Amino acid sequence: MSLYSPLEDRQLLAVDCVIYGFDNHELKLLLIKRNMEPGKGMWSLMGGFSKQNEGLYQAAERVLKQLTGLQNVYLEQLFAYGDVDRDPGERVVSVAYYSLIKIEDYDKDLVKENNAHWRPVSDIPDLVFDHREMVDKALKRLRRRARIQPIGFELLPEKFTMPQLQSLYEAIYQKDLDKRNFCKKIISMDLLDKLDEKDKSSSKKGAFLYRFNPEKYQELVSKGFYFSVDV
Amino acid sequence: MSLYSPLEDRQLLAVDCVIYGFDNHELKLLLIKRNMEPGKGMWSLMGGFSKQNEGLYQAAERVLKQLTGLQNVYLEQLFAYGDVDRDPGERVVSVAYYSLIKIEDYDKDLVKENNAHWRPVSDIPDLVFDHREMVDKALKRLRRRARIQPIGFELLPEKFTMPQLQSLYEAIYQKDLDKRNFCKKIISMDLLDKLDEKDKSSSKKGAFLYRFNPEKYQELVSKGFYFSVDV
DNA sequence: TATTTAAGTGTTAAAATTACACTTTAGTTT
DNA sequence: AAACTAAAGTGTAATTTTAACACTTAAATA
Repeated sequence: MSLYSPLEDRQLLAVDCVIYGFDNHELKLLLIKRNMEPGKGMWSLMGGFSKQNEGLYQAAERVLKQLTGLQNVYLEQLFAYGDVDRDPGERVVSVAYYSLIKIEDYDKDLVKENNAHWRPVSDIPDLVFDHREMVDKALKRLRRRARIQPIGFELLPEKFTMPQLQSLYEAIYQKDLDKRNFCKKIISMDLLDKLDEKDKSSSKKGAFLYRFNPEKYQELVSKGFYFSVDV
Repeated sequence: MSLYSPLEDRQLLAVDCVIYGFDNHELKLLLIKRNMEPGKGMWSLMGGFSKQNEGLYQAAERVLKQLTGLQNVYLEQLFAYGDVDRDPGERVVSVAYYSLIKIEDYDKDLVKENNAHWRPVSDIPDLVFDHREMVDKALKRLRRRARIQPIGFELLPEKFTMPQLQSLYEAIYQKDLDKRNFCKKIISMDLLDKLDEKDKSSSKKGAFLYRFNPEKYQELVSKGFYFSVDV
């Protein structure tokens, strides 16, 4: 028996995931073309109901894994959407999360099964319910976060080049950056290990590969360091 | 009948409010000394259950009004807390909100009825459940927001002096600020109307009163202006 | 009228940000 | 093998922003 409140106050709780990827040119979202009601045929975020015996964050992890096969990736709560009529089916409160994944890593079969597709953030189709609001808020959040926390690396492969990193920031902020200033700033923070390898996929000369060093970052943070990229 | 999911997936949803006030010296929170179970005798945030026919934000507004009598004040969603065992009574997901109120305005009788008290943020007692987490996150959020959005004014009377405003920022960031630099920066943003009145309550000379001008702010924002205070 | 107390005000030095263009590398073409 | 191409890599100077700092003013009170 409940300590609290009658059955009629109990509500359906869902989680929805805004999933970001970066293909070296554009920032993209993984969206579902729904083949179930409500909103059949429309685009939506991947979502699912939150279970009684599972934390909200765990529910988001489960939903993310269901679609991408990925675990232990960047996943952060965005906002709880609780307007009475947000879902035309019935009252559902949805907690949105956003995730940053390495676009090479996801499970192609699962994505196909779920009828999901990568869509550039600059060209998001109409979405069901209030999912467009979620997407807009997620983009604002990413833009706020990415300049003050080293989360951009979550969208890049383990090893990446300076031009790749710059192009990621340019994609996030839709703004051209000066490569000298950008590189200077990034290098000066001393968070990256420069490798002896080059990536030659995008130029004859090749570009040196770098790797984000989380230990260095933690070390610096404990000394009062604040990550910051000028955009 | 439900389109969706069985009854056993329905959950209790609550809202909790972190309520800030500023008494010209300290930043304070309005906390409840609970006289009901669970956690009877302990301190907690003011909260309540979210109803089926009421949006989350409306639930937070209702709870805030229940305790303070106030409506149409600054109220923003903080975070949804959804760990399975966060409430020892039973599974309850709680969406925390934080509010900034003018400390003169609240309804003293309601506060007394609810057994609530103002406590300085520098001296928060032990709190029930995960309310301490909520409080900590709220303070971080306030600190992040107050330097980039003109929300400090929500904690001050309609008319306030420059020293009052400075003292508010000093209370939020627990840091002494240089009054010349502070004043210069605030004035330079051109968001305040300087009145011909002085407040003499804290000095013989008296200090000029100012008023935040939201229209000016909106006007500037539409031209690409970003509020910012150095702390 | 002398004293007290908080309000009010400007300048200079340091640091951070922005603007800007040529050289290097190595594969490809002639 | 020499010339060409295309992206990577690199430094300096000007500007803007931030930080540091101390005396004068106003008005009530003694």
